[in-house]
Amino acid sequence: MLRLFDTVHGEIRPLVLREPGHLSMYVCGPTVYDLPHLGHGRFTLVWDVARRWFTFQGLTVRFVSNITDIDDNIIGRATREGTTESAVAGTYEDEWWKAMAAIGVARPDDVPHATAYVEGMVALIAQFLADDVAYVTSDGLYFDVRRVPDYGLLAGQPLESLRAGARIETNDEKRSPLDFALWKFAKPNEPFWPAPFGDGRPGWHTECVVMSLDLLGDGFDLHCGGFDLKFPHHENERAQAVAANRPFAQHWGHNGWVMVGDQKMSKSLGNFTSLTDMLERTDARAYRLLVLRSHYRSPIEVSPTTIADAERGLARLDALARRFNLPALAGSSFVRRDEFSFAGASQDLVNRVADVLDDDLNTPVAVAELFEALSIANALADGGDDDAAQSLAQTIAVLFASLGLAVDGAADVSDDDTQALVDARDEARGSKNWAEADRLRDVLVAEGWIVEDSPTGTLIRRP
RNA sequence: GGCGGCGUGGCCGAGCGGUUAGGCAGGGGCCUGCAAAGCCCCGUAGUCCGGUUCGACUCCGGACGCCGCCUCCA
Repeated sequence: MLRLFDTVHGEIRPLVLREPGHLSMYVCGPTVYDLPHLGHGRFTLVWDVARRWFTFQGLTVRFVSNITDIDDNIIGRATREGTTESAVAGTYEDEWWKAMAAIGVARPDDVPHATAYVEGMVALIAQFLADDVAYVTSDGLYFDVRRVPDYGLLAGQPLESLRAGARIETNDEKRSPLDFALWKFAKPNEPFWPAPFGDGRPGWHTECVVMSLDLLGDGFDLHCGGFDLKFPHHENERAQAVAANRPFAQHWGHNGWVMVGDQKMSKSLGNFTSLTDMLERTDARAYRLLVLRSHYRSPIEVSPTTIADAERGLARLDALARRFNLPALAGSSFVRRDEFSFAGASQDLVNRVADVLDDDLNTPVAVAELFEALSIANALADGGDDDAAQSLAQTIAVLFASLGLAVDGAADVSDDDTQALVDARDEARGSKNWAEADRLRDVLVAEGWIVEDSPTGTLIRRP
């Protein structure tokens, strides 16, 4: 039984599926107007891990995540750069998928684009207008939040107290400060779509409700995103579904953010590191391991120190993979529990890991279990119990793969000259010519290799 | 102002009312021709003040500090 924290109820609850064995989940995706930053990396990793784990446990998961390809920021960038909105969106969507591939985040089953759903949004807004849930102002159409009696459910507070805290309102045409734009009328030279109530473009909150319901249907299972989307974005999606009389997400999941020092990383604070930059100097798997080592609802500290820490841990996993010749299992495809058979200590490990992951995706405890098992596997091999060690090591690789982390025991390729040095060193060692063997090792080290002795001779790899 | 979260050892980061989290870094040892990798052992905790309890890092209350949402934001 899978359990997951649900924001509406504020507690961990069973994930009740609309259709047993099938999980429908929607994750709010990026607005493509700039390079993805570490915060995007975190939310995509968190929900990729969830998707993979649910799949491992036997569920058929339909994973939908959108691309917002029309928005004020995109228009702003296109104007500044003298190009078109679709060019900006195209450029940064490409960057997005490149970064996703690099961190091993699997492609969603469906990737709806906002611009492909405008017709559906127009229809919904027209219905709101007819029902007097929407109203027209000089710059667009707004949603009247007072028409939704339980507005504020996801925020955990009623409309009145939200309103009390609302900051200075610049638009006094709005009926309530919390009313949000459904549709923005096009200003000169802005892109627009035709609509009976005036040409323009959709507001951000409307696209996700239309796309999620269109692809996943009424009452889909799980809707996810960063904590900062809880309110107002997710609340506004939900409010529209309520107003449209459509059952919406049954379970809401929100992940914690990336901290820089003691501040949230965000675009508006300007304190972000782009994912693209980080990947240039880090093994992407280290970021996944870093994410796995804290709970998905907690903030994580991403700094050169914490990344280096994760890289060292990763090196131990790779050393295990080398020692036991483990296959790299994770990648674009998923692993499933029923593809493997486990016994003895391996079965116990799977059970322990499954217990904690099934309970609100407790990845830090799962990782702790796996590192403990890693020591045991090495100790078994040191003691000559090769079969037990191999089985346990294999299971560790499978379980990490179930979370999308590929252990990598592959030797780094070297050229013929390097191989000649390796061969010469083995020869020198064979004849106990230690001085020559050490000299050759120094040469290899000077060329940037890590040199290790093994029963089969000299092994070299890159740091 | 409203709502929510957090404060753990040098750093990161969990669980748990009493029994080892885990990782990284550090110290000692084993293995190794020497290293590396690996294994074993070790230390340093729970912001502060009260309360409940036989016993609290873990529950309750308070204080202090920090963060976030209420505005675009993953």
